[in-house]
Amino acid sequence: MDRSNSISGKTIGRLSLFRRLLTALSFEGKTHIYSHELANMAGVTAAQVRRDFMVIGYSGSPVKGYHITELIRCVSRVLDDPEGTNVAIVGVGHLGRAIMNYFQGRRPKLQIVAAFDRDEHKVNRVIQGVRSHSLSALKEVVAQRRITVAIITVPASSAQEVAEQLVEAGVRGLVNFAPVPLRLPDEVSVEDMDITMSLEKVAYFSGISDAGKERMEP
Amino acid sequence: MDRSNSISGKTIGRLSLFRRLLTALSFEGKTHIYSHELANMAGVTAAQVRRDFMVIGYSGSPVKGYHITELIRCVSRVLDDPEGTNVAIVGVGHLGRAIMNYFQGRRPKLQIVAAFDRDEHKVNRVIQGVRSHSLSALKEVVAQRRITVAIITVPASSAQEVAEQLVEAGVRGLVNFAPVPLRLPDEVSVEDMDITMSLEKVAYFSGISDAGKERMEP
DNA sequence: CTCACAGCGTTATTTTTTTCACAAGAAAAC
DNA sequence: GTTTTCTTGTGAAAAAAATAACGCTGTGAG
Ligand SMILES: NC(=O)c1ccc[n+]([C@@H]2O[C@H](COP(=O)([O-])OP(=O)(O)OC[C@H]3O[C@@H](n4cnc5c(N)ncnc54)[C@H](O)[C@@H]3O)[C@@H](O)[C@H]2O)c1
Ligand SMILES: NC(=O)c1ccc[n+]([C@@H]2O[C@H](COP(=O)([O-])OP(=O)(O)OC[C@H]3O[C@@H](n4cnc5c(N)ncnc54)[C@H](O)[C@@H]3O)[C@@H](O)[C@H]2O)c1
Repeated sequence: MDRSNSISGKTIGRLSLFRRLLTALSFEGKTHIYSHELANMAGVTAAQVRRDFMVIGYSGSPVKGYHITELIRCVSRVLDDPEGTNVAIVGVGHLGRAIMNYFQGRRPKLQIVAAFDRDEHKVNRVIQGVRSHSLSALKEVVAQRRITVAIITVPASSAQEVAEQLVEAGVRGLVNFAPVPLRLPDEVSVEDMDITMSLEKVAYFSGISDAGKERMEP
Repeated sequence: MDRSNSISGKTIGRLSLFRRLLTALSFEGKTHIYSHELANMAGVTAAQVRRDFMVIGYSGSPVKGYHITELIRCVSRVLDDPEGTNVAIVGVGHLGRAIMNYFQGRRPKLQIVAAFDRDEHKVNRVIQGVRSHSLSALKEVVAQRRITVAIITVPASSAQEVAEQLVEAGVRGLVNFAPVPLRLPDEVSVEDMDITMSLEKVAYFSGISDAGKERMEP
């Protein structure tokens, strides 16, 4: 089971989503769910749901469907490091603070435990329960707090440099909000959150959907 | 050429990235580039770069490579609506303001022209040059400013409702920051920016990276 | 001049991801 | 007791995406 190797990124992403939906259902008192119900909620097909659960080795009952709390436990065994994962955030600007504000306490096994900024005015403060440090303390704090994942919210011009420092300090995964592709060793996994790209994508697809149509009412 | 239909979302996303990289190169005075150089910068393969440009019908020269400014123009002809695309943002909270602050003036053809919030304290103000309106004005303003794309930065509990109002008002594309999947008509294109999911993905892969091999983004 | 290169465009191949389709099993209906 | 009707799990098929392969074409070294 924890002999879990080679699950695709796509599947991991969906499992994360499924777990969130299942947790909400569990709160509402629901105990079982069918693949097509969950599929409908998540916006995917039922076959995909069944396949994803097959990948992690969870079986439901053809008569009752999936047992929600068991399923959550099973997904969590795949997604979560049992020790928990400590996360750092670098760049305590507008976006960095918004993320800290949003994220804290959301996932019990995934906690932001340190923030870093180059600006001396922003260090040695506690924001959302997270202490901010000077960049010069990065290596030490990352090691001390056993930080393995980091969120980058510095300006694009500093992102590569910051990423390298983080990797050098031992970080193995990054969520990058700066609009630049990071060049890092293959064993570091990076997820880019590029709002300009996303906007251009939806602008493109929203534009071609009414290729022949004209404008509606002014 | 403008008979451009059926370009995959993956390709559109890369084109957006390529354009950004090319624009930066152009500023530095570079005039030509080879596929493998751009590939290297973008973190993809050279074959992919050539393929993407083939899809949009741009040809380079085997001797000089691609002509950067021509290429930018060609990509822009695909990505940009010549009239420009007007964007709204709904939810003027921490994240909404961070995005306005970041995005304004970044893409000439893609402009945030209105903000909306339910909180009366946040309406009728001008933030980053963008006027914020009451939600009740949504339909009217969307029509008046010909807004076709919107960014959703309201709490998860309101996201579905807000999305429906936007679609009802005529919006065709959404970038959704709320951590809930939106259920909307197929012709509306939605891009989700889910930081919890991204963090769980990199946490997962950073955890198994020592054990086995796994590639993240295909 | 000739030849070896280097890089493009495109076709072919491989790999990855999604969807289809159906056996099997159990409740419910009759 | 039999049939009907739901599921799940999963092999097979299809679709989508990425990669490799190769012919073509100027270039520049010798
Ligand atoms: N993907 C998105 O949705 C999105 C949205 C907004 C902004 N962004 C990006 O996020 C980044 C931050 O945006 P913001 O609006 O918070 O900017 P900001 O200017 O408010 O904050 C940047 C912070 O980084 C700090 N910083 C600068 N250089 C640093 C370094 N080398 N090391 C450590 N800290 C450093 C600054 O002191 C500042 O506190 C930018 O790259 C921006 O492009 C992305
Ligand atoms: N993807 C990410 O990286 C990320 C990061 C942080 C937050 N988020 C999400 O973004 C959303 C906003 O986060 P935030 O930190 O800015 O929260 P916030 O509370 O600071 O802001 C929310 C804003 O939405 C307004 N609002 C509430 N209900 C509304 C409605 N029905 N119509 C219009 N406006 C309404 C509120 O008045 C407030 O101004 C949340 O859903 C959060 O989950 C996503």
